[in-house]
Amino acid sequence: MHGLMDCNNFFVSCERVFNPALEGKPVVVLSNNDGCVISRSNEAKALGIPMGIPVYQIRDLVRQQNVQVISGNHTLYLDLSNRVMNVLGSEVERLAIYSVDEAFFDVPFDDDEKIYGLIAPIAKKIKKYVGIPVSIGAAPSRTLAKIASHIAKKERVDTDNVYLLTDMKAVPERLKKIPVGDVWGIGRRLDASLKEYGINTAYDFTQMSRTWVKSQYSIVAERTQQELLGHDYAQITAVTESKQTITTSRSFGTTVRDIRTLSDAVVTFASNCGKRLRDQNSLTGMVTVHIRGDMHNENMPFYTNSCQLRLAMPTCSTMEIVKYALLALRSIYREGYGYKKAAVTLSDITDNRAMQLNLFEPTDEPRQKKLMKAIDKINAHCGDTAVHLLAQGSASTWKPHMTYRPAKQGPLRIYSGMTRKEDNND
DNA sequence: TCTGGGGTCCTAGGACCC
DNA sequence: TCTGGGGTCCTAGGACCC
Repeated sequence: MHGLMDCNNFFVSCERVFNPALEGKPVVVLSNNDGCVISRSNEAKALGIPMGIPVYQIRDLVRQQNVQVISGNHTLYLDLSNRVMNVLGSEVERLAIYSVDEAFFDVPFDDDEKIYGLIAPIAKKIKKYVGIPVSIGAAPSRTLAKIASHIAKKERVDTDNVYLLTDMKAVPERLKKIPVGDVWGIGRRLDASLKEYGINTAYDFTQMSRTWVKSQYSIVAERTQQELLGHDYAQITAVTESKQTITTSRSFGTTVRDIRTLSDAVVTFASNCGKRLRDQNSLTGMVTVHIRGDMHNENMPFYTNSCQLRLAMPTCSTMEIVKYALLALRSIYREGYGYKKAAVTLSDITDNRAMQLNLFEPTDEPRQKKLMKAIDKINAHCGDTAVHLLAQGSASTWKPHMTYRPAKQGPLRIYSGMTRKEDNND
């Protein structure tokens, strides 16, 4: 059996951990640059605020209903995510972190009572120790476990936030109530196509012939269908510890025109990528830089381009990465256009240890590695940009808007085994 | 004024090889 | 006039996820 833990309204819940006054109120958290709504409290959902809506489109509603609007703080969310995963990881086997607020794990029983005995205390424990409310589902496949946790979130809020979808005789009745587009793995396109065939619910989908699904759509759709029928398709893949691509991209707070400011942003993004590359102990063989104008401004000519460069040698040195990123940027930058976004992506990522066997290449790698290690260490202690490349100047006009951060944003307090209410007495 | 960021997997098609 | 068949590898782009 598979278990799935899912944090409820995760970013909003994080904000509430540090500001309990937000409890019971409609709250939304915004994406970078204060663009879109990316997390909503139940109260905000009840007001009809959809996921992903640009915030300016709900300005009236925000004012009328006194919706609390907060600029996202992803460092904070990652920290709380780690704490949630630590608690969960101490209770279950084979934890597979799927996203910042979700994780699958092994449930080594078939018996409902035993399963319940395992997972119900976990939800309580996470709430108690970290302050984040979570929902947990269990089922024979991951796709069904997702549905189970979804039911837990919607229907069990005031009880225990846990739901089991283990009895395959009872599953079809459940699936009849679930729109096919809500199933994990069925996106907008597939949903629209299925509806044309009169397939509206998850149950309808399970009734189609397997070969038809595969030939009409794909092997992915077929797998999803089989998972809904209770067949477990979770690959026994070892949990991939390292990313295969690493991207840093941001929309700018203002329109950027000059290459100096653009370079500043690209150096910052490349440095960020380099840090994350070293954190997972990898090397990159390919650097891509992407720049784009403003799609939404009809008064300005639109230009977008990208350039991918293969490195002479795989590296984890920020200086090497920056060097190639700037080369790439210069090759695609065009004067006379306005830019709203840039991105740096590292790909062709390999394990650092494989590289160290290559003794015969004349390279500066060992020295650069030591330097990077030292810089990372200093930055870990003194703040992320205590030591940075000079090219990453002080030109900050590209930096995104962050209008809705609470004024008081002190350093993270360390919680160790206390409940949230006690913590927030100060 | 104003529309996020970071991933994975699959597939089709081209280059190349024998 | 006419131009194989089968395979691998790589890449770009689409669909999907949170």
